Amino acid sequence: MDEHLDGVRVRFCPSPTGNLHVGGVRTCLFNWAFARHHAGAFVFRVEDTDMSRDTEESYDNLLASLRWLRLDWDEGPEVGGEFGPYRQSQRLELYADVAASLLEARRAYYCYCSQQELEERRQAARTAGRPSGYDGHCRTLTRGQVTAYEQEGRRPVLRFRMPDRTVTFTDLVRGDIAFEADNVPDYVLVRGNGHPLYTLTNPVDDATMQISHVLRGEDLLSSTPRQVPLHEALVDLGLSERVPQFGHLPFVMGPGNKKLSKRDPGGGLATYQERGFLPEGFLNYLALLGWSIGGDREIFSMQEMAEAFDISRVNATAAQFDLKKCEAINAIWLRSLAADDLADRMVPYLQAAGLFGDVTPEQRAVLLEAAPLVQERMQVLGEAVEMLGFLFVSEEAFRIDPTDREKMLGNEASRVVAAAYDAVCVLDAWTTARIEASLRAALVDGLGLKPRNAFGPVRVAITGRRISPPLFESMELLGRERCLRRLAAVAE
RNA sequence: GCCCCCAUCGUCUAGUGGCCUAGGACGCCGCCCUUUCACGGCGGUAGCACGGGUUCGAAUCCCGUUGGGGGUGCCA
Repeated sequence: MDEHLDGVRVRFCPSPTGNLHVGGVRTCLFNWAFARHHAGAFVFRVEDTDMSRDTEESYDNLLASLRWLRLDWDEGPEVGGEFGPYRQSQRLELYADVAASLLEARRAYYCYCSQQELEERRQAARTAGRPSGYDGHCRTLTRGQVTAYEQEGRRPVLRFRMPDRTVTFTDLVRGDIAFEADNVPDYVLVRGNGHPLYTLTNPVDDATMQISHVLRGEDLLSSTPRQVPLHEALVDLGLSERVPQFGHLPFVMGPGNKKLSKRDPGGGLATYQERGFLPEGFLNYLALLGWSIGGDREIFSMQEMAEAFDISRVNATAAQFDLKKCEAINAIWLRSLAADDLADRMVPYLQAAGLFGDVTPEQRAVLLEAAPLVQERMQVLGEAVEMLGFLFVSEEAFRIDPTDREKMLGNEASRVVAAAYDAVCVLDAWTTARIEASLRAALVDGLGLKPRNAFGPVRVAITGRRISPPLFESMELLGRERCLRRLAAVAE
């Protein structure tokens, strides 16, 4: 059921480590769609408290990625907002204050157990068939015990004191979920060195930023019974108004049904950008992983998605990323582009391949003509390089693909190309129609060749490849002089 | 070990007790179109994990089994 909700505030809160992974993009998309659907706020927060792994480069990359995807945020880096700052590294004082309040209110306590002691007791619990979480050893320490530990030089961690009751919550995609107290141990909020952990910073920010709905990956499902009581404690302390609702989105799996990690090939967003996926197409595909717009429809814009998005219709089942289908969806979007738009979008890929630098008016004119010829032959923009390279490469650098030369340009073929040369060199108008007419007359009618045998060698001579845009149009675009030169190079 | 989540064609999904001899898409296979490759058109392949219930009736509800995934950190 799609309810109407007021005051929706959701967030996307990645940590800046390496390039954004596709699961993260999907999470971001669903949060964005949920916010837009309910006319709420989409908050972008950066969780950069892991100083050993976070980099400024990753941070810049993160912002660039969301901009490229056109998933716009209402609050966050570069746009501000009344609950900022939106980088956790700039909120350390807040976490220290909250930690102190929790300690004072006895909702958290110092734990002096060493890592080795913890490990030993964990193992013991395991072999005894009991849950292996923290055993509450330091929950009730006497003054003397504390003093003794301090004198040993132990630096305590701060642990949250879990209530002794079953924690329940209603997951927006999975329904009612319950965890018994024994299975949800007291957990660490602040390290021995004083650094706050995700376990503290994430709920504190959600609370202080007044987040209403937390939509995140299902890997966080088992940490939710820890966070709900913390949120309740924050409410009790007057630091928060309410406990947010939670919804856990299914994983995006890689090939072989293994969780897609950002280090897997195809796990990061960057490779899709580099290959030339359109943001529209990529997001459209991702939207299909765990959600459907209804009916038999698969192609829709992000605006349409936002209008239709209903969190209760999100699947609980993990979905496998299928590159083939992602490409197919992207191809549909590619074909829907206007010619000038497509031409503009191909430019960076042609530039990256070194085919040209700044686009000259002549190059742009050619590109504009060429765009419709390749539009239905590409799945990703990167393919423009192979498809159109022959138009922009210099005659000095022009090469025929060795395999294609061998297959298509034997002795017989040289004579065919020679005949083609003779046929077109006398043309007074260099147009697609005239080129086609003269070649058909000379090769098909004249030499009695089947069209595929007639035009194949010519195609390879002109474009350098067996696979190319339509031949006659390509020849018109290439121009008489360059065509003749390439035909002559192959002809006997 | 303990806890949690999940289960419809190879893959993504539609399906919320009768409209299901289970629909669509991608992939794959055939045919048509055709100057290559594509696009497009037509047709085909293939699935409710298993076992018990509940019900007049179950892909749909309940329980169990099996299988998959995740968590169990002074990572996030």
